[in-house]
Amino acid sequence: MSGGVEWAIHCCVALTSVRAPVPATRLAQLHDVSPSYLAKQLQALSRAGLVRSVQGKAGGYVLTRPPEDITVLDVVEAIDGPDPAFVCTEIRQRGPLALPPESCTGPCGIARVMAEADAAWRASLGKVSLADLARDVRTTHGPGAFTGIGAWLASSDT
Amino acid sequence: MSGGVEWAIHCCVALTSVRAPVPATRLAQLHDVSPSYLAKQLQALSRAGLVRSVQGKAGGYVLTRPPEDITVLDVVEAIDGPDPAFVCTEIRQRGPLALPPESCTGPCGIARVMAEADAAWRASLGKVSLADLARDVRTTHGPGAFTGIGAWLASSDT
DNA sequence: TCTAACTCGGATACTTTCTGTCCGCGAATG
DNA sequence: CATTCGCGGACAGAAAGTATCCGAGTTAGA
Repeated sequence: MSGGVEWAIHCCVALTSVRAPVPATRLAQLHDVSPSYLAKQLQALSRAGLVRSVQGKAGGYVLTRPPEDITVLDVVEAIDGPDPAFVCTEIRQRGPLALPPESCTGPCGIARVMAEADAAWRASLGKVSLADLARDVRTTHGPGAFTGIGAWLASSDT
Repeated sequence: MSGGVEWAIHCCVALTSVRAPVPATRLAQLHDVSPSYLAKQLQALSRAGLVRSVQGKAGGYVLTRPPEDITVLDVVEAIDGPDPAFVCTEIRQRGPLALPPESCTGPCGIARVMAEADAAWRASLGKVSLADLARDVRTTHGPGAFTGIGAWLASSDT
């Protein structure tokens, strides 16, 4: 899985604490990561419709939907793409003992198993929303930690 | 996911139909894939202990365990490695608002969600054995298709 | 209205992983 | 004991992932 997924999720959780646009540069220095590369991930989130980009002097990124309506799966698919990890190349129809096409109407057993595992993985990620993650931060590190992030993003401190 | 996983699983299912060693070259021409590259995958299976390599003139690969005791997860982990796809880099402990280490005893919420999804994925793959896949081939394409593979592997036909 | 500063967005190099290939070592057979 | 065959790890090429830069567009303020 792409490493930028972690950055993107952290940014989305951070965006939960504010309603004003936050520039990519500021999110980068909050997490101490490469601003240029983080910008690319945020562009992917924008293309997927999870965040809305606001240009101009006071521009930045804002969540398009309430945190309860954005799941971790949404973010992962926005960054890594919606395609499943496993792709069946129909090996059964190749080689000297290739099976006839009329015998291969549905996907092969291996592809079915992989698809089922992929569905279970996606279902697990789809159960958790950004609101759940934000709540977890509050209960684990105290309410002050979360509101502090929102205040810092809105301010101009270093 | 590595594309060679598909080849490896097909080979393991094919090995279910025989008890004598099968050379990598023969498995390659059965599936019409690169012999050199398939050899690499089989070496990984050998290191993982799923197959046993027999050298010499009548050498090849054999399954070390009965097909019921080898799951799809075993093969996937042998090829792609046992490490989970997501790795937490502890972003929460970086940047100007870094959380203190004493507040970060357990894994963060994001890592937990990812680990849970990964566990669900592995659990789904662990439920299916090579025997199940072989049975599926028999019921889908008829018993003759499967025994035909075993006969072809044992023979020297092209 | 005009200027100016700040933002995103896509096009551009570099690194790591994955894919594919090769030849040498060891073992079993006759 | 020589020969033949197959495995094993070491060697290039391709693809994806990682990191970066500068230009287009927009908004805020003078």
